[in-house]
Amino acid sequence: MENIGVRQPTKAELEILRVLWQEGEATVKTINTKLNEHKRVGYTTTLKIMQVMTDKKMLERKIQGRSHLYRPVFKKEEVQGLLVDRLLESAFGGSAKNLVMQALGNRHTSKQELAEIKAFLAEIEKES
Amino acid sequence: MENIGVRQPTKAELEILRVLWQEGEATVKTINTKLNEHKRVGYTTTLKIMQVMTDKKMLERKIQGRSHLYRPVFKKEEVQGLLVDRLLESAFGGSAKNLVMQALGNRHTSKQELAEIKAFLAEIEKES
DNA sequence: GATTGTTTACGAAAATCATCGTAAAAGACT
DNA sequence: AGTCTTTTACGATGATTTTCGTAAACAATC
Repeated sequence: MENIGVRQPTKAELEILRVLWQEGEATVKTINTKLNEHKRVGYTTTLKIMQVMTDKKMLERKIQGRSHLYRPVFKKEEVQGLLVDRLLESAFGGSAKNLVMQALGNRHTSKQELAEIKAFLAEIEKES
Repeated sequence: MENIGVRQPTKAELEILRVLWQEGEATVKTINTKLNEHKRVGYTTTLKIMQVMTDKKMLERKIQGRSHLYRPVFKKEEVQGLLVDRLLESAFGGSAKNLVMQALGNRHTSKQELAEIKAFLAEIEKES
């Protein structure tokens, strides 16, 4: 379809993206160190995935000294939106309502968050 | 590696599950015919995936005449819940609020649906 | 009982993903 | 120059997913 634009990241790619969204830009070493706070993964594994992501145009890089500085091409919200769209189509028959109910129904959500969601709903209703 | 409980279905598996959730139970032929309304896929391809799903305990089957009648082991809501959980953890840092806002923000949602979501929110708030 | 049509069984190929070993490049340090 | 360390490049391997060709089982019909 629209090959120009966001591509669906794999699980490992998404983990790298999450670090990059937080850091803005980073070296392989930084990313790999962060990833290893949660799970063991080899340096060259992280490097390889980031090289693949660069080939896929999900990341860009520039040379800094003798290492590369990577940064994400797409904003967090763009990718999240894509992932939600995919889930919506593939598992919820396109019904945002059902997805929202699943998301809220099966886990605890704080009063604070519920209030923010209500406010957001009010926003949407105003617009339409 | 044994599976206790619900397992994450692949893309192709999910398509089959969606038909089965609708039909209750069905033969390979029925499923394959349904799938081919939307995309071309060979009969033995569908059969193979369903056999794999049966090995994974995602489907059960019984013999009917000389064909097999398949049915899903897990309810739609269970699997949807799992998928939402995975997405929540992998892409939204566990924040249901962010996921909900993505789901509602980037697409049109009917007044009807918004009203139902509001009602659902009220339910949740009452419970807590 | 031979042929035909439908269905399941088996296995293999192709594609994608994840992981890592090894080599090469390059700067830093004697 | 030679050695050490850090980093990237390349290629291989294994796992999983998706797809399908071919064969076997079996019932219905000629």
